[in-house]
Amino acid sequence: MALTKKQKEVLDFITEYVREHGISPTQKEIQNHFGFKSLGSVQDYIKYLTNGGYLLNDSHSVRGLMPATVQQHTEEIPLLGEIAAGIPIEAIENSDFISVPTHMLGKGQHYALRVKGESMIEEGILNGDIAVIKHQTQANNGQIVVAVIDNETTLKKYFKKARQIELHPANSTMTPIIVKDKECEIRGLLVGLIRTY
Amino acid sequence: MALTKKQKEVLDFITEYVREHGISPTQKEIQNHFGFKSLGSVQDYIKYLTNGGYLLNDSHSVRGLMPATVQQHTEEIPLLGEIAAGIPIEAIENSDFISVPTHMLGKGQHYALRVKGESMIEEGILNGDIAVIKHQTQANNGQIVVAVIDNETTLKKYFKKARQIELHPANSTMTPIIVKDKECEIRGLLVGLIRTY
DNA sequence: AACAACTCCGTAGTATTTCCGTAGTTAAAA
DNA sequence: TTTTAACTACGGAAATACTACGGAGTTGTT
Repeated sequence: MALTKKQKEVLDFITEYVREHGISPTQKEIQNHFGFKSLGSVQDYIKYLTNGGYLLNDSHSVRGLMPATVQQHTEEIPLLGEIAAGIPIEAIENSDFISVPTHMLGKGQHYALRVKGESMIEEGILNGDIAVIKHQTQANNGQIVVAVIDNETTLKKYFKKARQIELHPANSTMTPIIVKDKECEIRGLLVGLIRTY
Repeated sequence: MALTKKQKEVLDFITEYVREHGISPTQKEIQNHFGFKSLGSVQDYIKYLTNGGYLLNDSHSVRGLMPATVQQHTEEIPLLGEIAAGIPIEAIENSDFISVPTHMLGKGQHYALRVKGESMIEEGILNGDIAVIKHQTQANNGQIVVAVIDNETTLKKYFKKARQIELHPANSTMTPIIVKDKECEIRGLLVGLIRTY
């Protein structure tokens, strides 16, 4: 069942109101916003939207409207531990969760790691920052990845060359790590960063 | 079950009180805060909120109220525009919203700005990053602030000296801005950073 | 043209919310 | 134990908010 333009406007108004105020508008507020002379008009829209499943109406309760599609703007992902700490990711059991804005997340599995050390400082990634990682085992040149080498987890820029893989730190005092294909396992791709002061 | 405006105000008051003091307010404190002439009014609210599952009431115990914290892990704050773009913040009307993890936010009003330029690159703040700002007009030395100078909004490190205010960029190719007290207006303090790759 | 769906109005009726006051119970303090 | 502070339990009254329902104009479809 499709919505008409006006019906969508009403639904949007309610949704927006709820998002801003945390509670639904009264029918009278809807009436005033759209300039209706009668509450009946509002009732009709509520009836349509409710029947169509776009709106939930807790009958007889004041401010009892609720948009059925509560848009999720954030998502909880596991904070698996610290990176560049020499601990394989899987080893960490006590997983906290952290909420991140969904616009950071695409498809697939995501997790977070707290950055340890200064190795990516020239990319604006500081000690203590939280890195949001998308789980994947492949990467393109130049991307920042989570990689495991010799049982150590590390965050570096990835470059695949003809005979070797290079993991570049973004810190001029440090040198790239160069390994054979087999010795480097990619665990994920950096997709976001969260810092708190 | 939905909350009315007043019910939400009462719940918010209790929640805020608990967050500040660590213990719940007495019913009398609630009564005074809202100016009720009768404790019965407070009781009614407690009854509604408890029935709706918004509040836990350890019956017959003093200060026994507890918000059934539907823990908000994120909050929506307005994304007011770009910083260091020469546009006074207030001028921007079309305010988007962005959700940020609540652990970034303390008390007070917050908003977000998209960082433009490289002036804070050595602090790990890159072009395009979203800066989460707490609104305030004072700052301590060394803090990163949003300041307005000559109608330009900018993000810099703040240092107050005896006769002048210095705003330091974190970029060795740029020089500090030095102005008299009156010419610099602080608009907020950097409390968080969000980056998407 | 006939029909259905949508939009809007107005009135009357019902339910809920809000607030008050008084009396009683429980828990902590003196 | 006595006292005091804090919480609980009604009942009632006014204000506010919601529901029901009938009707009328408009638009689009068959």
